[in-house]
Amino acid sequence: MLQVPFIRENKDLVINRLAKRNINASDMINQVITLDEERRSIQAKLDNTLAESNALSKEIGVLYKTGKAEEANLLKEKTSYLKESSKQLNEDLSTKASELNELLYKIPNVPNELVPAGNTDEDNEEVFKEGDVPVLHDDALPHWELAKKYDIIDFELGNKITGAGFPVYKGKGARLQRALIAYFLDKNTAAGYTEYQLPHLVNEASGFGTGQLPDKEGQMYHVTGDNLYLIPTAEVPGTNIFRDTLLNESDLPIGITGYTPCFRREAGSYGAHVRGLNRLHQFDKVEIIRVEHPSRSYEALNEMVNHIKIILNELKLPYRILRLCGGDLTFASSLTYDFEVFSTAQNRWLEVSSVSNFETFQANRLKLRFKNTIGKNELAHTLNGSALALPRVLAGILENYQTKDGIVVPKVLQSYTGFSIID
RNA sequence: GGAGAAAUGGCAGAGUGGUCGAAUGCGGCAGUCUUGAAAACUGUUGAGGGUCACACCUCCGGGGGUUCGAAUCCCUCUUUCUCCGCCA
Repeated sequence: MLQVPFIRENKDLVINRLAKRNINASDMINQVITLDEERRSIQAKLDNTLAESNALSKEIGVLYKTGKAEEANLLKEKTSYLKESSKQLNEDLSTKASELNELLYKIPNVPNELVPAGNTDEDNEEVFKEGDVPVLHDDALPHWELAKKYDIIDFELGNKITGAGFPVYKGKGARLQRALIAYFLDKNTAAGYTEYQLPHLVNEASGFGTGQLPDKEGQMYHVTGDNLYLIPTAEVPGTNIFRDTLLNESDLPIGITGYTPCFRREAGSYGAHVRGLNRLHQFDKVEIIRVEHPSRSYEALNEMVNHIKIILNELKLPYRILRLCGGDLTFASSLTYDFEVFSTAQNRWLEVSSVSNFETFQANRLKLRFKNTIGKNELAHTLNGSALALPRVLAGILENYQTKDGIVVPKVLQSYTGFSIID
């Protein structure tokens, strides 16, 4: 969520930038400022009332000690009125505070100046493109056909065991999947990220900390018996490591990486664009997360982008990088780059990574701060990105590396798979 | 799952109704001494809000209650430890 003092001091900028998301925020922003003023004035009244009653209580204590019980009883009567009014003020305060918060939860992050205005993915800006699209033989197949032909992913079996969107990887398919995970983790740790194994279920407070709750509750699987949620991404447990944390400036930057399965309910649409591995209820992902000093978070974002470039270059997959427009930007992000791999047999681009700078938007909710050099607590910047999401990388490999003799395993993965062709 | 104990500042650990935001020790910081360091000694040292700065308010695991007044009493939740049971 946005910081109220920032809104107060940069009202026009906030409204203008939010317009890039096609949001007319001026009413909301004005209301935030009004509610905050009201909240602070109630707070001041409450403080005064409490100060008065604290002073009286102290006096009563002294009177009792010196044996002046009658005078004490006289003062006690006075306090009942103070009690009444502080109770009332307290209620007013929490009403006002929750009104303000509810409004703040509805306001998305302020887009960075680089973010192009726009509504749909048509308006995303292609900023980079690399790799040659392979020329495939005439009988080239989409990955779901390849999966069946080589018996490496069984979608029907997943239907039987669980339901649609829970594929079963087997044999060389399973091994290739494991190879990718190991390869990604190795690349990430070599780049300085610390490897974590994180819980796959999180509590309400964590869901709230990264913003999945309260609004996007329906996107997560909810284990009602224990009131826990299956993670939709490692971002949730990974970023919540830092919930309610006060760091030293010297602790920054922090970089972590982790592999987790990801669970998404994503109320189902069906059709060719979600076939096979394109969209699943359970999939694997290796995530990178960074906590940065505000002064260098955009430098960090570029480092993350370059890191993912290197991985895709090594895998020799054709890809492009998009700078997301305001309409496509996720709620919490200020600036996002999407990586898309070209899937030759489907003749379309598949999103394999999304790298974002959230600036202080997440940190504010998380209460993730650091003590700066002049001893003041300051919100840190958080960033995260996929490095990388497995299924669509796998789809890209299967489709782009298919030959008449089988699917060739990308060179960098061969030491991990132990085989060089799937046939 | 059953029985019991506990949760206090960076850490350890006192505090069972009234100047307690909290003794003491360790650690941290500053100083004295020293060529320098160590040791010793002296001082200082929680967080958030608020203010130009003070004042003032809040915080002793979370939430609620009793009381003029709660770290301290009551209820409830969570977590940790010990014992028993079960178990990869």
